Amino acid sequence: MEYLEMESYLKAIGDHNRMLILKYLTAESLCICEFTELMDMTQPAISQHMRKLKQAELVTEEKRGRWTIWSLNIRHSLYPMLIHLLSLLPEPERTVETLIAEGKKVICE
Amino acid sequence: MEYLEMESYLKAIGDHNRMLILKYLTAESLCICEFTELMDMTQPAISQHMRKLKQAELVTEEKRGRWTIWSLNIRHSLYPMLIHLLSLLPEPERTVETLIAEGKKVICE
DNA sequence: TGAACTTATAAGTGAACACTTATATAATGT
DNA sequence: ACATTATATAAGTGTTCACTTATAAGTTCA
Repeated sequence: MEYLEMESYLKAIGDHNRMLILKYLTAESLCICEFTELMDMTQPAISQHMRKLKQAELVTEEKRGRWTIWSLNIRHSLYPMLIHLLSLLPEPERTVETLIAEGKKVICE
Repeated sequence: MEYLEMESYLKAIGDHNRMLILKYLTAESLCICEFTELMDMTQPAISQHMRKLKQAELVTEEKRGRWTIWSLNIRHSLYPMLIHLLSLLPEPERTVETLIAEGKKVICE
């Protein structure tokens, strides 16, 4: 891997909000509107973070109806390292279970 | 490890010139003036990169006479991951052997 | 068709970044 | 003391970054 490619990769991960997004994605795939509920961020902010993560090939997207469902790109060569790195971070306060309890979990179909 | 701490760490690594500095340091400790010979960067630029790396506790410094000798901080909890990450990067074109051949290797004593 | 909903994009803003040149600080050797 | 050497810091600059608000684009369903 070249230096500039590694730089792009590390810069994509190296933001606390994107790390939190990635942490959520280790548990399950989610859509933008769920992130906005989980993370106290505006929808455009989330969208722009997803674009960054996508450009670095850290995540993949799947359009389903009006939703875009985001997943970790398990095919990336540095995926195992990413998982290890994320395992060192604490679980977020708001979880997908919180969403379910509040009736805000979206079934995208 | 907290999210903001991980962010500082990744941001410190996430620059191609600092990755090159770290790559050099995996082989041996070096002083600023050697980096300026190896890397086609000005001395203040190198100094400022070292300060960043030091703040993130990726490197340690040892003053010896007029030189400051920099080393990887092998005590950092993420040191093994750093080594793995750097192992994925190609060896630099200019090496310490090049310096020796040119008579520019400094013996700091 | 049109309203509601989800997401993406555009434009603007203040802060951080990676450099530059100039200068200060500190140790060495004559 | 003075010149040389090695490094650190200061100030300035153009670029990138992470947001904001506003709006556009696309889907669903009445």
